[in-house]
Amino acid sequence: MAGDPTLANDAWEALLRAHATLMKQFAAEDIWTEVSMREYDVLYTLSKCPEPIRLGELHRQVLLSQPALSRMVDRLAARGLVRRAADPGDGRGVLLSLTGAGRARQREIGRRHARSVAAAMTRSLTAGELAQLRSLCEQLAQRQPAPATLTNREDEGL
Amino acid sequence: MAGDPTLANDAWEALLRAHATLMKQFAAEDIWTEVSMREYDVLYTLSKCPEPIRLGELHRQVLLSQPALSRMVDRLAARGLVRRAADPGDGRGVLLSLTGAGRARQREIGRRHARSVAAAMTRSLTAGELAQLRSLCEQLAQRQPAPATLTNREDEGL
DNA sequence: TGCGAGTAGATGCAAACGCATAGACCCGGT
DNA sequence: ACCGGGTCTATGCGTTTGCATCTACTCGCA
Repeated sequence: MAGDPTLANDAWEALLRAHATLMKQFAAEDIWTEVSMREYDVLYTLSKCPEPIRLGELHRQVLLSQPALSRMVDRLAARGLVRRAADPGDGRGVLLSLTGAGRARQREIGRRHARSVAAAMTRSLTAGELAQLRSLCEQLAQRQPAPATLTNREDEGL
Repeated sequence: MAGDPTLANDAWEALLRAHATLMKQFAAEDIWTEVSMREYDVLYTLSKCPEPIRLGELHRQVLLSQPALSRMVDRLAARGLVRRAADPGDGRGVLLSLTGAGRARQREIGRRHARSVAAAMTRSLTAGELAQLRSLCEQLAQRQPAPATLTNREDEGL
Protein backbone atom coordinates (compact mmCIF):
# COMPACT_ATOMS: atom_id res chain seq x y z
CA MET A 1 0.00 0.00 0.00
CA ALA A 2 1.68 3.14 1.30
CA GLY A 3 1.52 4.88 -2.08
CA ASP A 4 3.13 8.10 -3.17
CA PRO A 5 1.92 10.96 -0.96
CA THR A 6 2.82 13.52 -3.61
CA LEU A 7 0.73 11.73 -6.18
CA ALA A 8 -2.18 11.62 -3.77
CA ASN A 9 -1.90 15.34 -3.12
CA ASP A 10 -1.57 16.15 -6.79
CA ALA A 11 -4.67 14.13 -7.53
CA TRP A 12 -6.61 16.00 -4.85
CA GLU A 13 -5.39 19.32 -6.12
CA ALA A 14 -6.42 18.42 -9.65
CA LEU A 15 -9.86 17.45 -8.42
CA LEU A 16 -10.09 20.72 -6.51
CA ARG A 17 -9.13 22.72 -9.58
CA ALA A 18 -11.55 20.87 -11.81
CA HIS A 19 -14.28 21.50 -9.27
CA ALA A 20 -13.51 25.21 -8.98
CA THR A 21 -13.18 25.73 -12.71
CA LEU A 22 -16.46 24.04 -13.54
CA MET A 23 -18.30 25.62 -10.61
CA LYS A 24 -17.32 29.06 -11.84
CA GLN A 25 -18.48 28.18 -15.28
CA PHE A 26 -21.83 26.91 -14.07
CA ALA A 27 -22.26 29.87 -11.76
CA ALA A 28 -21.96 32.13 -14.78
CA GLU A 29 -25.10 30.60 -16.33
CA ASP A 30 -28.06 32.89 -15.95
CA ILE A 31 -30.33 30.28 -14.42
CA TRP A 32 -29.67 31.13 -10.77
CA THR A 33 -31.94 34.14 -10.50
CA GLU A 34 -34.71 32.52 -8.48
CA VAL A 35 -32.77 29.78 -6.74
CA SER A 36 -29.10 30.04 -5.86
CA MET A 37 -26.66 27.25 -6.63
CA ARG A 38 -26.45 26.24 -2.99
CA GLU A 39 -30.22 26.21 -2.70
CA TYR A 40 -30.42 24.11 -5.82
CA ASP A 41 -28.04 21.65 -4.24
CA VAL A 42 -30.55 21.18 -1.44
CA LEU A 43 -33.52 20.92 -3.79
CA TYR A 44 -31.66 18.41 -5.94
CA THR A 45 -30.66 16.28 -2.98
CA LEU A 46 -34.24 16.23 -1.79
CA SER A 47 -35.49 15.40 -5.26
CA LYS A 48 -33.52 12.19 -5.21
CA CYS A 49 -35.05 11.00 -1.96
CA PRO A 50 -38.08 8.76 -2.48
CA GLU A 51 -39.31 9.71 0.98
CA PRO A 52 -38.86 12.59 3.42
CA ILE A 53 -35.47 12.78 5.11
CA ARG A 54 -34.18 14.29 8.32
CA LEU A 55 -32.34 17.56 8.45
CA GLY A 56 -29.30 15.76 9.79
CA GLU A 57 -29.37 13.32 6.92
CA LEU A 58 -29.55 16.19 4.46
CA HIS A 59 -26.69 17.83 6.30
CA ARG A 60 -24.51 14.81 5.69
CA GLN A 61 -24.93 15.26 1.94
CA VAL A 62 -24.57 19.02 1.66
CA LEU A 63 -21.49 21.11 2.26
CA LEU A 64 -23.01 23.55 4.73
CA SER A 65 -22.99 23.89 8.50
CA GLN A 66 -25.99 22.50 10.30
CA PRO A 67 -27.27 25.93 11.38
CA ALA A 68 -26.83 27.36 7.89
CA LEU A 69 -28.73 24.44 6.44
CA SER A 70 -31.47 24.78 9.03
CA ARG A 71 -31.99 28.40 8.06
CA MET A 72 -31.78 27.73 4.36
CA VAL A 73 -34.54 25.15 4.75
CA ASP A 74 -36.48 27.82 6.63
CA ARG A 75 -36.25 30.13 3.65
CA LEU A 76 -37.07 27.43 1.14
CA ALA A 77 -40.08 26.42 3.23
CA ALA A 78 -41.20 30.05 3.49
CA ARG A 79 -41.04 30.22 -0.30
CA GLY A 80 -43.14 27.11 -0.59
CA LEU A 81 -40.47 24.91 -2.14
CA VAL A 82 -39.82 22.61 0.79
CA ARG A 83 -42.16 21.04 3.33
CA ARG A 84 -41.18 20.52 6.95
CA ALA A 85 -43.04 17.92 8.92
CA ALA A 86 -42.58 16.62 12.43
CA ASP A 87 -41.14 13.13 12.59
CA PRO A 88 -43.84 10.95 14.18
CA GLY A 89 -41.23 8.55 15.52
CA ASP A 90 -38.89 11.17 16.98
CA GLY A 91 -40.11 14.41 18.47
CA ARG A 92 -36.80 16.13 17.90
CA GLY A 93 -36.63 15.35 14.23
CA VAL A 94 -37.93 17.16 11.20
CA LEU A 95 -38.84 15.44 7.99
CA LEU A 96 -38.09 17.35 4.82
CA SER A 97 -39.48 16.89 1.35
CA LEU A 98 -40.08 18.91 -1.77
CA THR A 99 -43.47 20.45 -2.34
CA GLY A 100 -45.03 20.20 -5.76
CA ALA A 101 -43.74 23.65 -6.55
CA GLY A 102 -40.32 22.72 -5.23
CA ARG A 103 -40.15 19.64 -7.38
CA ALA A 104 -41.25 21.61 -10.41
CA ARG A 105 -38.61 24.29 -9.80
CA GLN A 106 -35.92 21.69 -9.32
CA ARG A 107 -36.82 19.95 -12.54
CA GLU A 108 -36.98 23.15 -14.50
CA ILE A 109 -33.61 24.38 -13.29
CA GLY A 110 -32.12 20.91 -13.40
CA ARG A 111 -33.03 20.45 -17.02
CA ARG A 112 -31.20 23.60 -18.02
CA HIS A 113 -28.29 23.06 -15.68
CA ALA A 114 -27.81 19.50 -16.89
CA ARG A 115 -27.25 20.79 -20.38
CA SER A 116 -24.37 22.99 -19.25
CA VAL A 117 -22.92 20.16 -17.23
CA ALA A 118 -23.09 17.74 -20.11
CA ALA A 119 -21.55 20.28 -22.45
CA ALA A 120 -18.65 21.03 -20.12
CA MET A 121 -17.95 17.41 -19.32
CA THR A 122 -18.16 16.01 -22.82
CA ARG A 123 -16.11 18.92 -24.10
CA SER A 124 -13.01 17.49 -22.48
CA LEU A 125 -13.69 13.82 -21.81
CA THR A 126 -14.81 10.85 -23.86
CA ALA A 127 -17.58 8.53 -22.70
CA GLY A 128 -15.03 6.03 -21.47
CA GLU A 129 -13.16 8.68 -19.53
CA LEU A 130 -16.37 9.98 -18.00
CA ALA A 131 -17.19 6.49 -16.80
CA GLN A 132 -13.71 6.18 -15.34
CA LEU A 133 -13.97 9.53 -13.60
CA ARG A 134 -17.34 8.63 -12.17
CA SER A 135 -16.07 5.33 -10.89
CA LEU A 136 -12.98 6.84 -9.28
CA CYS A 137 -14.96 9.61 -7.60
CA GLU A 138 -17.50 7.14 -6.31
CA GLN A 139 -14.79 5.07 -4.73
CA LEU A 140 -13.31 8.18 -3.22
CA ALA A 141 -16.57 9.27 -1.66
CA GLN A 142 -17.75 5.89 -0.50
CA ARG A 143 -14.64 4.54 1.10
CA GLN A 144 -14.31 7.20 3.72
CA PRO A 145 -14.87 6.81 7.44
CA ALA A 146 -18.27 7.82 8.69
CA PRO A 147 -18.06 11.19 10.47
CA ALA A 148 -17.28 10.58 14.13
CA THR A 149 -20.21 10.95 16.46
CA LEU A 150 -19.89 10.62 20.20
CA THR A 151 -21.28 7.10 20.10
CA ASN A 152 -19.19 5.44 17.42
CA ARG A 153 -15.88 6.73 18.68
CA GLU A 154 -15.23 3.27 20.00
CA ASP A 155 -14.24 2.39 16.44
CA GLU A 156 -11.17 4.51 16.96
CA GLY A 157 -10.41 2.99 20.30
CA LEU A 158 -11.97 5.60 22.53
CA MET B 1 -18.97 12.83 -30.25
CA ALA B 2 -22.29 13.75 -28.71
CA GLY B 3 -21.80 11.34 -25.80
CA ASP B 4 -24.27 10.24 -23.21
CA PRO B 5 -25.59 13.29 -21.34
CA THR B 6 -26.66 11.14 -18.40
CA LEU B 7 -23.19 9.71 -18.05
CA ALA B 8 -21.71 13.19 -18.12
CA ASN B 9 -24.08 14.35 -15.40
CA ASP B 10 -23.45 11.28 -13.29
CA ALA B 11 -19.71 11.85 -13.55
CA TRP B 12 -20.12 15.47 -12.46
CA GLU B 13 -22.32 14.46 -9.57
CA ALA B 14 -19.80 11.85 -8.47
CA LEU B 15 -17.06 14.46 -8.57
CA LEU B 16 -19.25 16.83 -6.57
CA ARG B 17 -19.93 14.19 -3.95
CA ALA B 18 -16.30 13.20 -3.68
CA HIS B 19 -15.41 16.86 -3.27
CA ALA B 20 -18.02 17.45 -0.58
CA THR B 21 -17.20 14.28 1.33
CA LEU B 22 -13.50 14.94 1.44
CA MET B 23 -13.92 18.64 2.17
CA LYS B 24 -16.01 17.79 5.20
CA GLN B 25 -13.41 15.37 6.36
CA PHE B 26 -10.58 17.85 5.96
CA ALA B 27 -12.60 20.59 7.61
CA ALA B 28 -12.91 18.36 10.66
CA GLU B 29 -9.13 18.37 11.17
CA ASP B 30 -8.14 20.66 13.99
CA ILE B 31 -5.58 22.58 11.98
CA TRP B 32 -7.83 25.46 10.91
CA THR B 33 -7.70 27.45 14.11
CA GLU B 34 -5.43 30.24 12.92
CA VAL B 35 -6.15 30.15 9.21
CA SER B 36 -9.46 29.05 7.75
CA MET B 37 -9.66 26.62 4.87
CA ARG B 38 -10.59 29.34 2.44
CA GLU B 39 -7.76 31.50 3.62
CA TYR B 40 -5.40 28.58 3.26
CA ASP B 41 -6.58 28.19 -0.31
CA VAL B 42 -5.38 31.72 -0.97
CA LEU B 43 -2.08 31.24 0.86
CA TYR B 44 -1.48 27.98 -1.00
CA THR B 45 -2.22 29.52 -4.38
CA LEU B 46 0.17 32.35 -3.64
CA SER B 47 2.80 29.91 -2.42
CA LYS B 48 2.88 28.31 -5.83
CA CYS B 49 3.54 31.56 -7.64
CA PRO B 50 7.24 32.23 -8.21
CA GLU B 51 6.48 35.95 -8.43
CA PRO B 52 3.77 38.33 -7.20
CA ILE B 53 0.43 38.05 -8.96
CA ARG B 54 -2.49 40.38 -9.53
CA LEU B 55 -5.65 40.16 -7.49
CA GLY B 56 -7.58 39.37 -10.64
CA GLU B 57 -5.25 36.53 -11.44
CA LEU B 58 -5.70 35.15 -7.96
CA HIS B 59 -9.44 35.54 -8.38
CA ARG B 60 -9.36 33.29 -11.43
CA GLN B 61 -7.92 30.48 -9.35
CA VAL B 62 -10.02 30.81 -6.22
CA LEU B 63 -13.72 30.15 -5.84
CA LEU B 64 -14.67 33.48 -4.30
CA SER B 65 -16.21 36.68 -5.60
CA GLN B 66 -13.79 39.47 -6.42
CA PRO B 67 -14.96 41.70 -3.55
CA ALA B 68 -14.79 38.85 -1.08
CA LEU B 69 -11.29 38.02 -2.22
CA SER B 70 -10.25 41.66 -2.05
CA ARG B 71 -11.35 41.85 1.56
CA MET B 72 -9.84 38.52 2.49
CA VAL B 73 -6.52 39.74 1.15
CA ASP B 74 -7.04 42.85 3.28
CA ARG B 75 -7.35 40.72 6.38
CA LEU B 76 -4.43 38.48 5.49
CA ALA B 77 -2.31 41.57 4.84
CA ALA B 78 -3.41 43.09 8.15
CA ARG B 79 -2.27 39.87 9.83
CA GLY B 80 1.08 40.10 8.13
CA LEU B 81 0.69 36.99 5.98
CA VAL B 82 0.31 38.64 2.59
CA ARG B 83 2.04 41.64 1.06
CA ARG B 84 0.26 44.07 -1.25
CA ALA B 85 2.35 46.14 -3.59
CA ALA B 86 1.40 48.58 -6.30
CA ASP B 87 1.98 47.26 -9.80
CA PRO B 88 4.64 49.53 -11.33
CA GLY B 89 3.33 48.81 -14.81
CA ASP B 90 -0.35 49.40 -14.08
CA GLY B 91 -1.55 51.95 -11.58
CA ARG B 92 -4.82 50.12 -11.06
CA GLY B 93 -3.26 46.81 -10.23
CA VAL B 94 -2.08 45.29 -7.00
CA LEU B 95 0.66 42.71 -6.76
CA LEU B 96 0.23 40.06 -4.10
CA SER B 97 2.79 37.80 -2.54
CA LEU B 98 3.33 35.89 0.67
CA THR B 99 5.39 37.48 3.41
CA GLY B 100 7.95 35.37 5.20
CA ALA B 101 5.44 34.74 7.95
CA GLY B 102 2.80 33.90 5.37
CA ARG B 103 5.01 31.40 3.65
CA ALA B 104 5.95 29.83 6.97
CA ARG B 105 2.31 29.52 8.00
CA GLN B 106 1.36 28.02 4.67
CA ARG B 107 4.12 25.43 4.90
CA GLU B 108 3.31 24.52 8.45
CA ILE B 109 -0.39 24.04 7.76
CA GLY B 110 0.28 22.49 4.38
CA ARG B 111 2.50 19.84 5.83
CA ARG B 112 -0.18 18.71 8.24
CA HIS B 113 -3.00 19.04 5.76
CA ALA B 114 -1.11 17.07 3.12
CA ARG B 115 -0.97 14.13 5.48
CA SER B 116 -4.75 14.04 5.81
CA VAL B 117 -5.15 14.40 2.08
CA ALA B 118 -2.74 11.59 1.34
CA ALA B 119 -4.42 9.37 3.90
CA ALA B 120 -7.90 9.99 2.49
CA MET B 121 -6.86 9.55 -1.11
CA THR B 122 -4.74 6.45 -0.71
CA ARG B 123 -7.37 4.93 1.52
CA SER B 124 -9.63 4.38 -1.46
CA LEU B 125 -7.46 4.54 -4.56
CA THR B 126 -4.32 2.81 -5.76
CA ALA B 127 -1.39 4.72 -7.21
CA GLY B 128 -2.53 3.93 -10.72
CA GLU B 129 -6.04 5.12 -9.99
CA LEU B 130 -4.73 8.31 -8.42
CA ALA B 131 -2.73 9.02 -11.55
CA GLN B 132 -5.81 8.39 -13.67
CA LEU B 133 -7.93 10.65 -11.52
CA ARG B 134 -5.35 13.40 -11.66
CA SER B 135 -5.11 13.12 -15.41
CA LEU B 136 -8.87 13.20 -15.92
CA CYS B 137 -9.35 16.18 -13.62
CA GLU B 138 -6.55 18.07 -15.32
CA GLN B 139 -8.16 17.56 -18.68
CA LEU B 140 -11.46 18.68 -17.26
CA ALA B 141 -10.04 21.89 -15.85
CA GLN B 142 -7.78 22.77 -18.73
CA ARG B 143 -10.10 22.23 -21.65
CA GLN B 144 -12.64 24.78 -20.64
CA PRO B 145 -13.35 28.10 -22.35
CA ALA B 146 -11.70 31.12 -20.82
CA PRO B 147 -14.22 33.16 -18.85
CA ALA B 148 -15.91 35.66 -21.13
CA THR B 149 -14.73 39.22 -20.74
CA LEU B 150 -16.22 42.12 -22.64
CA THR B 151 -13.33 42.08 -25.07
CA ASN B 152 -13.16 38.47 -26.14
CA ARG B 153 -16.88 38.01 -26.65
CA GLU B 154 -16.23 38.14 -30.35
CA ASP B 155 -15.24 34.50 -30.01
CA GLU B 156 -18.90 33.74 -29.47
CA GLY B 157 -20.03 35.87 -32.35
CA LEU B 158 -20.94 38.99 -30.43
C1' DT C 1 -3.68 66.55 -25.68
C1' DG C 2 -8.15 65.25 -24.50
C1' DC C 3 -12.07 62.16 -24.45
C1' DG C 4 -14.90 57.98 -24.17
C1' DA C 5 -14.90 53.10 -23.49
C1' DG C 6 -12.98 49.53 -20.84
C1' DT C 7 -10.65 47.28 -16.85
C1' DA C 8 -8.80 46.62 -11.81
C1' DG C 9 -9.73 46.79 -7.38
C1' DA C 10 -12.37 48.87 -3.32
C1' DT C 11 -16.61 49.97 -0.74
C1' DG C 12 -21.81 50.25 0.94
C1' DC C 13 -25.10 47.24 2.34
C1' DA C 14 -28.21 43.40 2.98
C1' DA C 15 -28.10 38.48 3.07
C1' DA C 16 -25.98 34.34 4.50
C1' DC C 17 -22.46 31.93 7.00
C1' DG C 18 -20.06 29.45 11.04
C1' DC C 19 -19.37 28.96 15.96
C1' DA C 20 -21.12 28.44 20.28
C1' DT C 21 -24.90 27.31 22.71
C1' DA C 22 -29.75 26.79 24.01
C1' DG C 23 -33.96 24.12 24.02
C1' DA C 24 -36.62 20.03 23.16
C1' DC C 25 -36.70 15.34 23.08
C1' DC C 26 -35.02 10.25 23.42
C1' DC C 27 -33.15 6.56 26.07
C1' DG C 28 -30.95 3.67 29.53
C1' DG C 29 -30.23 2.77 34.32
C1' DT C 30 -31.91 3.20 39.06
C1' DA D 1 -41.00 7.88 37.62
C1' DC D 2 -36.81 10.20 37.51
C1' DC D 3 -32.32 11.57 36.30
C1' DG D 4 -28.18 12.11 33.52
C1' DG D 5 -26.09 11.83 29.21
C1' DG D 6 -26.68 11.99 24.34
C1' DT D 7 -28.95 13.56 19.99
C1' DC D 8 -31.59 16.74 16.89
C1' DT D 9 -32.75 21.20 15.47
C1' DA D 10 -33.01 26.19 16.39
C1' DT D 11 -31.24 30.74 17.80
C1' DG D 12 -27.85 34.68 19.22
C1' DC D 13 -24.14 36.96 17.45
C1' DG D 14 -20.09 38.47 15.17
C1' DT D 15 -17.90 37.63 10.65
C1' DT D 16 -17.83 36.93 5.81
C1' DT D 17 -20.09 36.73 1.46
C1' DG D 18 -22.20 38.47 -2.93
C1' DC D 19 -24.35 42.11 -5.60
C1' DA D 20 -24.32 46.54 -7.16
C1' DT D 21 -21.77 50.34 -7.56
C1' DC D 22 -17.91 53.58 -7.21
C1' DT D 23 -13.34 55.36 -8.02
C1' DA D 24 -8.94 55.32 -10.18
C1' DC D 25 -6.40 54.15 -13.83
C1' DT D 26 -5.32 52.55 -18.89
C1' DC D 27 -5.78 52.64 -23.69
C1' DG D 28 -7.13 53.77 -28.40
C1' DC D 29 -8.38 57.36 -31.26
C1' DA D 30 -9.66 61.95 -32.82
